[in-house]
Amino acid sequence: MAVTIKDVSAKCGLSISTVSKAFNNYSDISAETRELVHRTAREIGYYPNAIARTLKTNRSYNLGVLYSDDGQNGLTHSFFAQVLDAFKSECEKHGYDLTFINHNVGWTGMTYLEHCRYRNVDGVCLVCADFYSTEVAELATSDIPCVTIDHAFNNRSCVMSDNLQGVQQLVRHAVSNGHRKIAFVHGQRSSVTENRITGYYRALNEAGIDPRADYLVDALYDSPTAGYTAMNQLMKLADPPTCVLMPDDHSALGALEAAGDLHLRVPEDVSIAGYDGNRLGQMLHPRLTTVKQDTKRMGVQAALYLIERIENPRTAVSEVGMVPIKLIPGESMGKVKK
Amino acid sequence: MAVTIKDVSAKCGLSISTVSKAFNNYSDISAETRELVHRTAREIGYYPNAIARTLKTNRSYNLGVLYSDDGQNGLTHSFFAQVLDAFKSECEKHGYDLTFINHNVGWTGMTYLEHCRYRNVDGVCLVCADFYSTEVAELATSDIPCVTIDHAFNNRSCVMSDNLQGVQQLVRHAVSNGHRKIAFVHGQRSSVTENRITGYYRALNEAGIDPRADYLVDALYDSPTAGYTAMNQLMKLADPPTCVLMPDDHSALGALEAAGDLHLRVPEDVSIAGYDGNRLGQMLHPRLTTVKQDTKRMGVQAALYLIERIENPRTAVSEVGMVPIKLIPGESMGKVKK
DNA sequence: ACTTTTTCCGAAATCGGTTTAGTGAGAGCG
DNA sequence: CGCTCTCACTAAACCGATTTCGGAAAAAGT
Repeated sequence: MAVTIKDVSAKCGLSISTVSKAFNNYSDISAETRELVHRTAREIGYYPNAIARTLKTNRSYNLGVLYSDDGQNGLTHSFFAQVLDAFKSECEKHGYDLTFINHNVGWTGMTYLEHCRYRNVDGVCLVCADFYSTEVAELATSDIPCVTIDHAFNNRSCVMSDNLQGVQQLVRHAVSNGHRKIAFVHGQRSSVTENRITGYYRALNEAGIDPRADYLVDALYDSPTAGYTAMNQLMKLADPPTCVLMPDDHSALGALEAAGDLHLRVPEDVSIAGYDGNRLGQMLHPRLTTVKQDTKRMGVQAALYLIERIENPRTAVSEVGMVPIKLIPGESMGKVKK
Repeated sequence: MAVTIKDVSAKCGLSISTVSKAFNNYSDISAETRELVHRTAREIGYYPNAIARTLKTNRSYNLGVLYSDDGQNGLTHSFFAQVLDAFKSECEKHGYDLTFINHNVGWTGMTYLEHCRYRNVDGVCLVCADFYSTEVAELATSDIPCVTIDHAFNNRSCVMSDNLQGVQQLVRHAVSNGHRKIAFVHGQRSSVTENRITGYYRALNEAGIDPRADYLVDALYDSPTAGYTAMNQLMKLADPPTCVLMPDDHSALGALEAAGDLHLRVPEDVSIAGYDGNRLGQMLHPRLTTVKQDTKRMGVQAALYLIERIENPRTAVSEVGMVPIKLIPGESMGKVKK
């Protein structure tokens, strides 16, 4: 069925070795022979089989992508989907394919690491995973080249969105609009969340505002309903905040809904901000004040780090790339009423 | 580094063949031996290498996924992302991994089909692709098992969302609310679009309404700006429609925006419907009337068709699965003013 | 003319498995 | 006891490439 190197060698009247060498640009092949080989290969539609090549060279030109199985937020989550999309394009540009890594391939209970070895991936990108699980840590700290998104492992490359700056700028923006009672609703425990909380405290401190425990609310990412609940809770405080920062744009939608149900106008009665800069937030009225993460740059950067590691294992160093964010002011954040 | 079959055979004092057979449940291996092999394999952490196995058996347990490179709507598009997510889960359940197929791996200008052969995928799922391109057609009609989403190729399995019913039900819903002037804004040419237009005409016919050419507007999928433009155009007609069906929820957002800018209230002055049933549509006020596609079922069904084809090539027949949709009424569609 | 070097190519081992064909030991049988 | 049959296992070919090592022929040097 498929055309193999043998067909080329037969058609050229050359040995298999010679054909292989011609394809891999060995120096001990004459220009004419090389040309002949390439020509006939094109004629009969030959291209080396990746499987056979991988077996011998131990280089698959295939990268693993860890995209949390469990968790409801898989491919559906727009932030991760965008990062992955950019990562994918950049990898393809360099000749690498992408295969999903998971830990329940059929019957066998392979770990992530085992799955990577099983498929001989050259490297792996942890896009969206439970970074606190031992299995993920095992993979990240293995000898397989690895890059992570938004969570740093010791001595491994990582691309981070500047979450600290993101929240800090949001708070500054709020303060510049006269807000002093600023609440922060955050998502699940993660390094992203930690950085954002730090940014929150830092900006409050900078503005000389004392943080209040009841203004820091534990909620979920990407959950309008959790956002609704959190907003409700905040607004029912004896001394409610005048500005609420939500974990993301979807959650902010829930908050807007809650405000509506409480007959609070946004931004006249209360200001709300999201995070992510989804298109939808810009279609709302009021337009959502939010922070745009540079997902494209994150994905591309991750690909470059990983490929560098793979292709220059000796000289490549692990890097932590901090990708800047951009504050997007919208009408959902208003000046505070006197 | 990696532990191979040799290590197991050495540790057991058995030949390589025996170990392999024990793993593949050959009948000419005694129960004790089989047990011994599995036990030691577990001890030293052995699992057969997929690459080596593939080379010999020509079965990779790897499926290709075609997810349009070009087109801006890649992984980002929520409908496709959801289908892919379900497809992925189901495949993993059956022991298959997923690799993205594209046509610009590095320098080489491989076609989709060549890429599939290059990676030895057992089958391929065309999720989101330009079905009218010759390259895609070449792949779909090749000897590689194939399943498509929302576009049927002769004698190939396919999973379709019932788009005809979807639009038909929307129109019926509009009619039942007293609308007679119903416009349909549709996305790019595709089999999905064709079916929807047919559903539109059919429902109009059913209600005894004469279709009007100026009520059928050519726009784009997933484009709020195109939606905005289309809505604007419709509302400026001498005799504007009272109800507008948009290509999808995102486009509907654009239409809502346009209505707002024209100081038209929804649904009092004009009714608007979306398509897809995104979460966001349900968070809007007014809640968007829309059609929910069963993306999960589509993905799972596609996986089952494909795997059936792969594992029972002789008996499997090509099937076209029609997945039902669900109308989701919302406040964006109101009773027509007298 | 003879040695040395360079150029170009091929034989064969190898990667880690699967599978076919065969083999030796013991059981069953007359 | 000798024969055949099973049973349980192994040797070896093979999948499609890459790569090391070596060798023949041509070119260069003396």
